[in-house]
Amino acid sequence: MRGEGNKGRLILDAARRVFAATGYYQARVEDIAREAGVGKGTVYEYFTSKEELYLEMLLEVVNSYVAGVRAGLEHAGGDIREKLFFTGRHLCSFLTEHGQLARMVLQDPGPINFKFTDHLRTIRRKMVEMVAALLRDTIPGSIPQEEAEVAARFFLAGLAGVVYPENMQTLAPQENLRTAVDVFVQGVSETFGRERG
Amino acid sequence: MRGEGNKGRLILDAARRVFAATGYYQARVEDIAREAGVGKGTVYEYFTSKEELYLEMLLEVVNSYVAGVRAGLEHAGGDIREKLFFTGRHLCSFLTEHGQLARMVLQDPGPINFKFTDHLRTIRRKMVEMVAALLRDTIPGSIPQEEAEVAARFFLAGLAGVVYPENMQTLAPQENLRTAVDVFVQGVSETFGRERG
Amino acid sequence: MRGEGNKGRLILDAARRVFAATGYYQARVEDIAREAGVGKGTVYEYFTSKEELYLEMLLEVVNSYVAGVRAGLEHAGGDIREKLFFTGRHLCSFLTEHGQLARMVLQDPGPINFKFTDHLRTIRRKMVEMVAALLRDTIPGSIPQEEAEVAARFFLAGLAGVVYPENMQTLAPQENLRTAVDVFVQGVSETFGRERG
Amino acid sequence: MRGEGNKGRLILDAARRVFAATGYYQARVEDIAREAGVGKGTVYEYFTSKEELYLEMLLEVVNSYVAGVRAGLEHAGGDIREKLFFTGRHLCSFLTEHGQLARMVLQDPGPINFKFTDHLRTIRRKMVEMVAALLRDTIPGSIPQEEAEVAARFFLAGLAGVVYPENMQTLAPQENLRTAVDVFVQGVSETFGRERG
DNA sequence: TATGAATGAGCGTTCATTCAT
DNA sequence: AATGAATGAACGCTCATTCAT
Repeated sequence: MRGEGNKGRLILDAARRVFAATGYYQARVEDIAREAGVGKGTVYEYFTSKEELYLEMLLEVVNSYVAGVRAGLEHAGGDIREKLFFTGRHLCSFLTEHGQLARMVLQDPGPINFKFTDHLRTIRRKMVEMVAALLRDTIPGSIPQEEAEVAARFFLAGLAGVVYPENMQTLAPQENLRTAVDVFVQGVSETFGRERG
Repeated sequence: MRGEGNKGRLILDAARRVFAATGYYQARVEDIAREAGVGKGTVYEYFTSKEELYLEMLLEVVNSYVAGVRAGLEHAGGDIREKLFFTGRHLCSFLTEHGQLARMVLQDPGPINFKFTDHLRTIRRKMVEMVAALLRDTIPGSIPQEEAEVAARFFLAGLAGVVYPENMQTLAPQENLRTAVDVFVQGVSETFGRERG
Repeated sequence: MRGEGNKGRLILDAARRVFAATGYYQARVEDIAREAGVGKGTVYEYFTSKEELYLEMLLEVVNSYVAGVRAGLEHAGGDIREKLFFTGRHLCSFLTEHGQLARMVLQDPGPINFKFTDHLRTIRRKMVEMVAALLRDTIPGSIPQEEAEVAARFFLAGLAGVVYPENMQTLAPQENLRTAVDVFVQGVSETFGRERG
Repeated sequence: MRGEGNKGRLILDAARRVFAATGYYQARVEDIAREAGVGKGTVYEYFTSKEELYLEMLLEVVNSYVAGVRAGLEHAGGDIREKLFFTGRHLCSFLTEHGQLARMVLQDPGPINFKFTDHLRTIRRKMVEMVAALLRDTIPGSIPQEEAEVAARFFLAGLAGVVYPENMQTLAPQENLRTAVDVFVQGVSETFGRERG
């Protein structure tokens, strides 16, 4: 993005909505421009290409995701259950808000985003480490680093399955989250909190 | 697909490889034809459109996924750990083999596949029910149906996070799987196997 | 056409129906083959190309048209009115039967048929001459050759306007024909049958 | 057509020339664009499809035809011969200018133009009525409406046969026209101007 | 001889990008 | 800076023609 003017902001927001609604290839630059209320050419004043616009937009989304997870994990005064629950809460609203885009962030972004893959990998790894650290710091007993990371991956990916919008019809998402967090924390505690057989 | 002749098979296989490598929109019909070793027009002798080819290919992939999960869950003579472990093994090789496509199956297929969404939803639900039934039948204590399903979702989605190829550099995938299954089974047992606080 | 076997006949007939129904470009060789009850490749055993098939078919149609007009004009025992009336009757059924094709014959065949244009021109000229001869032989008074030909052209083209299927809703075509022939014969008689002012 | 800007005009004119020269199916959109001196994509800025472009172009041609016929029939101060003569003059230059297209207008447009058929039918009917009215208003004696229309059809179609460019080598077109109009007017006068036998 | 599976040239259309205003 | 008219590369699909059987 060239400047941080008002127009650039409008375009990024419009891009997020349009890309989220239809995916990268279905979205036309003209649609985004119209959604932003600017001319088609203006998009190219702020971004060098459709791809760059997409990547910049995705970066913002990813950053907001990371910030949310971090906020959840650092949720002041909570025990581990509370922290993980808040993390899930964030994930839930993130999925609700960003739909299609969220999938790209949580999983691989697909081949569209080769240039983004490394960054996403880094992001995911950082979050895994955060959760792993939480587990090792909080759960009684000593959890090997690698196994803590496996558990963290399991948790973060599992959360997405639980809070997926399509799954939230029978139970309130809160209830789903409580259950998942309980199972996970219990499981980690039991598995690593005592001598393992 | 028109017939089950040799060419149709070649084209489907080529389509799987090309779509997996580049995604739906990037894949050109001509690429698929070349990969299959046939002419461009031949593709249209067997499939009415690029979209139909894609959907038909995806259906095969989904079916192989379901068959593998089912085989894992019914793994003869194993206890629940063993069954879930084998399920994870299948998932692991599935992800390794089908790359990009696997994501579409495991998560939402995105807007390309609107026509497929319902089928995928059904598939995922069926698998959740299978895992939930296994939990209720195997874990001592009584687990409410809805919570069993939440746990099942958590497990299936979590597995994918653990066995993702990109995550399999430090630990052997087998080890990752063992850990995740242990955590999960312990967690469910502890959470539902006794009075819940 | 290579031989005069049964298949060749079937294909020509099918070609006439299909071309008449949809026009040259819309007709697919496969449609014609199916209509003829033969394989697609067989068409190419009898005709070297779609275009050749079309031209041979059109030649047949043109010949039958010419034969009909000639038969009408030579209608034994009739006076000029009767002869022209029978000519019109033939034209009428020709238009009804061959629809789209008839237009190509009566008017220019268009650029599709460059190779045919000369032949069609010859055909039309021949018919003009036949009618012109009839006029000069039958109408009292002396009609200059060139003006007889103009009148003949006027008559042949005018007929088509009168017997066009779309125009045959109010009056029986017979009545239309009678009127047109009357007007024409009266006109020629009056114009050329006496001293012209 | 989107606007009435310069480019749209250029494209329509180019389309008329190219379609007239080669017919609908042979004409490539790229040819039309080149003929108009614009890029291929520009055509689609002004017309939604090749078909729409064709139809819009044809509409213009038809309108100019109708206007010319009307002008001829209303030719101030002329008697009926003069009016019909001027109508023929217009038809003649129309055929000369628009070649292949003219045929589509004068006769059925063929299956390409299904959507246009109704409009063309209406146009032709309107012109038949105009000529029929002229006959009934001008020729002494009472001509039944239906027979006046038949005569009008005969005249309009016959004219085309007379003024066809290919026929204009021996006699000056003017002469042809005079002859045809004379024959026709004499014919109608004699046939309807007195008691009919 | 007869067939239809296989082919690829050809074309209509889309849309990211450019550039004159 | 802002615009949108103009552009043409790219691609899905059709169908006349070929050829192995």
